[in-house]
Amino acid sequence: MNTVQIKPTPEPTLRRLPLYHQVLIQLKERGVKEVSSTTIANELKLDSVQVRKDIEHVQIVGKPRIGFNIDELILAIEKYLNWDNLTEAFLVGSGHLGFALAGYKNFAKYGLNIIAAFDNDPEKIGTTVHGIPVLDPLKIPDLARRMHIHIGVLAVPAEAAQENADLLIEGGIKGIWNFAPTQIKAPFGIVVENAQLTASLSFLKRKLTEQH
Amino acid sequence: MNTVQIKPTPEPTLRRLPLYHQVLIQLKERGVKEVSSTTIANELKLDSVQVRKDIEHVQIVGKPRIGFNIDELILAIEKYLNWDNLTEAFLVGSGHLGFALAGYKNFAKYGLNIIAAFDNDPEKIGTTVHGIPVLDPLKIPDLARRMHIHIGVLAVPAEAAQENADLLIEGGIKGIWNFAPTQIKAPFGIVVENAQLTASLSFLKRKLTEQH
DNA sequence: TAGATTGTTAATCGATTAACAATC
DNA sequence: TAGATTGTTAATCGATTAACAATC
Repeated sequence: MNTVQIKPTPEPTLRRLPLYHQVLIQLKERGVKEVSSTTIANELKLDSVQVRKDIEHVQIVGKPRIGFNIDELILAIEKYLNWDNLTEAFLVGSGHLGFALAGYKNFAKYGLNIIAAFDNDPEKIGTTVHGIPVLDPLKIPDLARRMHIHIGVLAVPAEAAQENADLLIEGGIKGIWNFAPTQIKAPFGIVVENAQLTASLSFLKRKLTEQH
Repeated sequence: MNTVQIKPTPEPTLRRLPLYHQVLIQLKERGVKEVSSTTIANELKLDSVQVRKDIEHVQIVGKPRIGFNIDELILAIEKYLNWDNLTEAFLVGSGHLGFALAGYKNFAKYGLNIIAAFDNDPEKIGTTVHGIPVLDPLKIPDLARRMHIHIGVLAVPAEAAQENADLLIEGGIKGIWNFAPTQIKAPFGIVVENAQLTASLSFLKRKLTEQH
C-alpha cells in the first residue's frame, strides 16, 4: 500500500462545508471574531449539532462558551477543501458556458486555474478567451500528460462529451468537472463530478410544484 | 386547507431522476424500446432496486421480464420534473455567467424560458443579450408582479446577491435559482436552489485529495 | 460562580440494500 | 413452462437529532 488512505468525509458534510465558508466570510466582514455553531446553523437553517459534527472533520476545536475562532475556521475549511492548493486545469469547449467559465476569476479562490482551452472550431483555434489560448482538442492527451494536468473542465454539448472526456482521460487526467447535460463513462479511479445545472433546475421546479 | 398536499419526494430521488432521463435519452437514440432497472442502474453505477424505487415516484409501472417502456418512462419523468410546463423567468445579472445562461438554449427543454434580463450597468440597460432585453433592476418588483413571474435566476456577484434577491421577492417570485457564491435570505415559502458551482468544484478537489 | 457552548454518546429517522413472492 | 424482471416487505446502514457531561 503506497497511497495514504484518508477516511472519506460523508458526502453531505462535504457539500455543506462550502456553505459554512460562505457564511463565515459574511460574518467576518461584519467584524465577527468568534462564532458559535448555533450562529452558523441559524444562518443556514440547519441544526447546530450537525454543524459541530461537520466542523470536527476539519480538525478544528472550539472553546466552550465562546465558540470557534472565525479566522482559524475559515482557513481550516479552505485547507480541507484544498482551496489553498492551486490546481491547473484544461477547459474543453469555448462556447457560451466555456467562455463564462474561462472568465470566472473567482475560481482562483477555490484553487482552480484554467491554463488552456480547447475547441474544435477552426476559427477559434489560435485565438484566446479571457487571455487563455484556445487550442485543438487533438492536442489534449499529449499536452495534459506533459504538463501534468489533473483536472479537465468539460463544457461541450452533450453529443461531444464522451469523446472529449476520452481525450482528457488519455492524457492522464484524474478528475473531470462535467458541465455537459449527459453522463460520461470513465474508468475506475477517475473522479467525475457533474455540475448538473439541469438537475438543479429540475429540483427547483419540482419543489415549486410540491408547494404551490 | 386549500392547497393540494403532495407527498414530498426524497431529495436524493429528485436529484437522480434527471440522471435517469439522460441515460434514457442516450438509450433511446440507440434504438432501445424497453429498458430494465438493471440497465439504468449499470449505466450510473447504482443499485437496480434503488432505480425501481425512484421510478415508483413517477407513477410508472413496468412489466416483469421486460422492463419499462422507454418513451413512457421518459415522458413520465419530464412531467414529474415539470419540464413540460414552460415557466417564464427573469435573469438578474448579465455578466459572463448571465450572458451564458441567457444563451443556453437547452433551458427550454427543462421548462425554463428567460424573458427578460436585468443589469445595473447603465451601458447595458436598453440593449439585448441573445435577443433578451436588458432592463433596470429597479423595475423587477413591478414587472414581476404584473407578468406573474415565478422564477428568478440570480447571476450577480456575491455582494449584490441579497439586494437583487429582495427585489425578486418583492415582485412576488416563488423560487430563486441562485448562482451567486453566497447564501441569500428569503422568507419562508420561497424556494431557493443554489447552483453551487463552487461547492461542486470543492467536492471534486476533495475527492481527488482523498484518492491520490 | 453561573451559564453558554463544546464534544460525545445514545436514540431516532430515513434512505439504501437484501430477500423473495408475483407475474408475464 | 422456465426464467427474467418487477414490486413489496424486511433488514441494514448511515446520517441526523437528542441528551448530557465537560469546560471555560
